[in-house]
Amino acid sequence: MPELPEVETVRRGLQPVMEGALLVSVEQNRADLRFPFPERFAQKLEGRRIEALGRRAKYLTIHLEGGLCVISHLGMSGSYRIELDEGTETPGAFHHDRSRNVLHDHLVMTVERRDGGRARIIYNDPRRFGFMALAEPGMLDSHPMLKGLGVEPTGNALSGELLASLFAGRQAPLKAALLDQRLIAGLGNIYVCEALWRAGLSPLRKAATIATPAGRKTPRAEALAFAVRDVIADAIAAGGSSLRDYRQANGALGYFQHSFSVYDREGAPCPRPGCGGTVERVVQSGRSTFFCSRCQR
DNA sequence: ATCATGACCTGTTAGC
DNA sequence: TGCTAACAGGTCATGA
Repeated sequence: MPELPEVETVRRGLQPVMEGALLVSVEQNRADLRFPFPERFAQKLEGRRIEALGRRAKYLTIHLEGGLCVISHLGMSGSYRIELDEGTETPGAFHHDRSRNVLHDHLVMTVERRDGGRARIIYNDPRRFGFMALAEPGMLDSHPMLKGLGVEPTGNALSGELLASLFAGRQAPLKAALLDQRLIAGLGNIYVCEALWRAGLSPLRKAATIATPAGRKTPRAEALAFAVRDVIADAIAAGGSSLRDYRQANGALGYFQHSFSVYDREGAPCPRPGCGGTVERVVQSGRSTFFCSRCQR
């Protein structure tokens, strides 16, 4: 489900409720998601204060007092929601979101904030492709889930030069190279399709062809680096994309899906002014690619 | 090493 | 209306 912009939106939504709050109780409703929960996961969390919420690529990181860190990946269908204690009138009663299938509420964290208010942070994941792990103090960056990740596609780190050096010599299609989390970490199917359209590059082109043989930048590499950063920034600003059941932690819908140029728009006219092409769908490494073969070369 | 494919799991939707 | 097949935001293990 969520790519980097959605995870970042989740992080920002949870932050005001979780940061500085005490984990009063943690209820784990099954032994595993995609992988087993860590040993004594709930017990290790209970009684700890949450210092900060972070994000690395598509991973959410919950930093606890003492240095222990929860690593959470949302897979395809994972989501968090917040149920606030109504407080004074009906203590212990939580606002309930009926749009969710409670069957798939796999983890419920009850927190107490410094003002005394309580909230429940609920992780729901029908397909259970998500997972959670724990990193001991100081071991976050070297954790097996995070250590192999490539550069964040936000900010200036992702330059044309870097992209060219990463893709030089690669025979895989540009689409596959952009999805490779060891090179760039955080892009998924939607934003790769959108970035390639913005850059005017074909997803079918070999990755190596945006670099010189020596791995130096080309105008294509520059355009692609810009397009990736740009589409990610736009998507974060829009609160991510809401397809099917994705929502922000506060229940609001993201709205970047209204800005899709090609993703899930097979048969629609290419939105590039003057192009006149039609959005096509092809399958690459088992996944749908949407693009315009007229203006993406 | 690099690349493509199938597997993991449930829910929704398109098509007959 | 009801059934079935295809498809879905991701990653990992496998085999060529």
